[in-house]
This record gives sequence, C-alpha cells and structure tokens, in this order.
Amino acid sequence: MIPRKTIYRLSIYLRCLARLRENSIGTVSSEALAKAAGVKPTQLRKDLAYFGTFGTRGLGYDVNELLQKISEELGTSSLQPVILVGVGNLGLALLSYRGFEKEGFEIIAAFDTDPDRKRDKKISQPIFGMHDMPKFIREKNVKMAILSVPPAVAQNVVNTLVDTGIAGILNFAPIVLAVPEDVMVNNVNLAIELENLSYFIQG
Amino acid sequence: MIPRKTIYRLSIYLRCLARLRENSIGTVSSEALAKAAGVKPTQLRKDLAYFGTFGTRGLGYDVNELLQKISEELGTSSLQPVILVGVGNLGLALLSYRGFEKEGFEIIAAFDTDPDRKRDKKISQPIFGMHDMPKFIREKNVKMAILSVPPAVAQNVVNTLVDTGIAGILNFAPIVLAVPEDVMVNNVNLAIELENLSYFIQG
DNA sequence: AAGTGTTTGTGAATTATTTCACAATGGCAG
DNA sequence: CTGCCATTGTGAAATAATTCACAAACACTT
Ligand SMILES: NC(=O)c1ccc[n+]([C@@H]2O[C@H](COP(=O)([O-])OP(=O)(O)OC[C@H]3O[C@@H](n4cnc5c(N)ncnc54)[C@H](O)[C@@H]3O)[C@@H](O)[C@H]2O)c1
Ligand SMILES: NC(=O)c1ccc[n+]([C@@H]2O[C@H](COP(=O)([O-])OP(=O)(O)OC[C@H]3O[C@@H](n4cnc5c(N)ncnc54)[C@H](O)[C@@H]3O)[C@@H](O)[C@H]2O)c1
Repeated sequence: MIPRKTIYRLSIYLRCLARLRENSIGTVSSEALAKAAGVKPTQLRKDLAYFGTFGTRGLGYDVNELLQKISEELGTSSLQPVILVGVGNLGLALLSYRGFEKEGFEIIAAFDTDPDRKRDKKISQPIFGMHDMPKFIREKNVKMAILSVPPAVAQNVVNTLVDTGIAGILNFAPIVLAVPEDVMVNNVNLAIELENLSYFIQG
Repeated sequence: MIPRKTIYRLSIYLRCLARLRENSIGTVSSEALAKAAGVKPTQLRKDLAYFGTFGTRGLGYDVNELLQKISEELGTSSLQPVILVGVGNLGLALLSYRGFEKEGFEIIAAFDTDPDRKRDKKISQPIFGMHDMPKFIREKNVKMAILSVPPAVAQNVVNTLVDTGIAGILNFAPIVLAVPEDVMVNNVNLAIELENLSYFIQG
C-alpha cells in the first residue's frame, strides 16, 4: 500500500521530469530531482521504491523512463473525462483553463441550474441544465466531477452525483461533504489555506 | 508545538462551529462536532488539548466559547490584508469572490503587468501595475499574497514579493517555488488534485 | 581489468500522528 | 445532597511517515 502522501509527490515528480525533458535533460540524480520537487533525496528514493527500482547506481535516473513509470503507476497514461458543476465566477475560470489537457484531464461538459445565461462566454465546452446531468454521466461513463456551486446546495448536488456513479469529487464549496466511503472527495478551501498561512507566518 | 495538520483541522472546526451558531445551537459534544468535521472524536479532543481545555465533562463544548478560543489560537480575530498578483481568468474569479471577508481576509488590491485592460470589470479592488507593488506592500505592511500568474513568470514575481517583505504565498501556478525558509508557500495545484482523485478511484 | 568515485536502494532508527482505553469530572435527576 | 450517567482530557499504545546510514551496484578513467 503506497502512502497517500507519496502519491501526491509522484505527481510533483512527474511535472519536474516533464520540465527536464523539455530542456533535453536525459538523466537526473535523486538529489537534483528532489531539489526541483522541494523534498529530500531519501524521500524521493523511498517514494519510488514503493513500486519499483528504476535508477542506475552511480548515474541516476533516465528521465524518459522514470516519467513513463510514474505515469503508469498513477494511471495518467489515458485522458480522463471530467465534468464541472456550477458555472459561476470560479467555474468559468476553470472551464477556460487550457492547462488540464496536457496533464491528462479534459473537462468535457459543464452543468448549471441556469445554463442559458452562461452560454455566451468564450468557452469551448457545452453547458447543460442540471436535468441532463444524470443521463450524461451514465452515457459517457464519467467518474470525476469538479464542484463549484454555492455551499448551500453543494450537498444536494453531491447526492445526485454519487447516485449517478461519480466516484471522485474535487470540491470548492467550503463545507464538509457527506459521501459513501467508496467515493473520494478532495477539498480545495482557499479560506483555510489563507488562514493556515496566516498562522504560520505569525507564530 | 501544535502539529501542522491540527492547525488545518482547527480551521475546519471553526467553520462547523460557525454553522452551529447560525443554527442557534449552544453546546456540542466532541462526537457531534467531529462528525460534522469529518474526523474522529478522539482526534478532535486531542487537537483541542494542544492549546487548552474548554469542555465540560458530561455536557460538551460551548459553541461560542470554543469558536472564540480557536479563533484566538489561529489569530483570525483580526482582518488580514492580502494582495493578489496576476489578474487573469482565475485572478478575476478570486477578486470577485465575496467569501473571504467573513473568514477574516480581505484582498485589498491586485497587481498585473497589464492593469488597464482589466480595469473595466465589476470588481471593487483597485488594480495596479507591477511597478507600484513594492511600495504598496511596504506602505500597507502586507504580509500575504495570492499568486495567479502564468508559471513561466511565477518565480520571478515571487522573488520580488519576498524581497518586499511578503511572508506567506498562496500559489496557483503549477511549479515548485524556491523561497527562503522563513517564507511559507501553500500550493494549490488543481491538476495534481485531479490526478490524485483519479488514482484512488481506480486503485 | 582494476581502481575510483557516485549514486542508488533499503533496513533500522527516529519522529510524527492517530487511536485506544479509561480515570476524572461535572451536570442533572430524584 | 447523593449517585448515576454522559462526556471530557490524557497517558500509553499503535500506526504512519520521514530520515539516517551504509552496503551494493554501476559508470568512468586509466
Ligand atoms: N470564486 C472564488 O474565488 C471562490 C473562492 C473560494 C471558494 N469558492 C467557492 O466556490 C463555489 C463557487 O463560487 P463562485 O464564486 O463561482 O460562485 P457563483 O455564485 O459565481 O457561482 C455558482 C454557480 O452555481 C450555480 N448553481 C447554483 N445552484 C446550483 C445547483 N443547485 N446546481 C447547479 N448549479 C447551481 C449558479 O447558477 C452559479 O452559476 C462556492 O461554493 C464558493 O464558496 C469560490
Ligand atoms: N484558470 C484556472 O482555472 C487555473 C487552473 C489551475 C491552475 N491555474 C494556474 O493559475 C495561474 C493563472 O491562471 P489563469 O488562467 O488566470 O491565467 P491567465 O493567463 O488568464 O492570467 C494570468 C495573468 O497574469 C498576468 N501576468 C503575466 N505576467 C505577469 C507578471 N510578470 N507579473 C504580473 N502579472 C503577470 C497576465 O497579464 C494575466 O492577466 C496560472 O499559473 C495557471 O497555470 C489556473
């Protein structure tokens, strides 16, 4: 069982390796890669050891090979379809962001109670009403959703998502969502991040 | 020394307590509050024990008192000024968000290389050029910044921020920032969050 | 082909965090 | 005022994560 935190770091290593490849760097030592990722070399090596041994002693890691192996381990090799619910200020920013595709994700559609008012914007994804959501999720076999609706309705929307087969939710609403234990929620709570910063820069 | 993770959870408790207060609930047991926060009761009690004892055995915690105490501990009692750098899609969404004030933060100004093109939007904060930033930070004694600039320029902007006295950065650019160790960076990397979800819903 | 210098991989040690288990406490009913 | 009951606070135990320390492996030089 690979620790949760290791999985997070694998994602970071992946991005550092991608940059190295862009710069035509063929091999990298655990020391150099760890530095780029902001961790200690031993931690990097331990993280990799959870699922294989890829390095050459005395030399380091082959950038392409390691990229490939981490990618496989994370299952990022194939493009994952994602939907977004709640096309407000934040939802629109996310929809117009072109950075997800090259990381292996694609927001294929958005849903909102009021889809028509949003439609005039310069975004490429279709925006549907909430009524169309269950059918869409089932037909396209979507497993992940980004939730950017007001907190007051978030639990309600989540219940629908879960009933319809969504297994992973990236939640921006500042509330704790109740979900069955086979559904995973990652919360992004910006107020808490700020509060956290504020605490540590004072104390 | 209070664990880092405890501090995160204190912020969550705070929000749960705020909701209880809105619903005119005066006391709460560790069991009920823990459930609302999505943690185990013993963990909640241990978290509180790090900085005091506030409960009444047989009864639970006084909602108002606990709210007050956690707030003090986190230093959220006073409003913290924050600046935002990079008024693009994401930056605009953050600027227009009215939810930070009631959590103790206020984005008092924004900065961008191209401030004039953004000025027509319906946001209340002033947008200045990058040239004005150092002076502003020093004069207003701002300690925290939200960074939503393109990744290619992020390190550069951070260097300026750090030189000017910023001690806490909430970073949305998908790169690892290098900062002196007395500066704290909290990263919000949405691609990594998605990748993480994707891993755990499959494996 | 041997020697040298680097860097990996990994058990063991350390440190951090969570959970357990239960004695101590105070509210409340009678 | 006494005893019961619910609930806290907390050492101790368990679990998880990080760091250390070093032998093993390989590249590279001569
Ligand atoms: N905007 C930010 O910068 C920011 C920052 C932190 C947190 N958040 C959180 O993110 C969420 C979205 O924020 P926002 O600023 O975009 O809000 P918003 O009000 O601009 O957008 C919310 C959208 O959800 C839609 N909606 C409402 N009820 C719905 C329902 N039942 N089903 C589907 N859609 C529904 C609305 O039509 C609207 O388009 C909120 O929970 C907010 O607290 C936002
Ligand atoms: N938009 C999203 O949903 C989203 C999602 C995940 C990550 N991000 C990340 O957040 C950051 C911002 O994303 P965005 O979509 O808002 O990008 P954007 O291109 O819309 O906005 C970037 C803004 O930064 C300004 N800028 C450029 N160089 C600058 C400099 N040197 N100093 C100050 N300002 C400068 C630009 O003028 C522009 O207004 C990026 O790093 C992006 O990768 C965005």
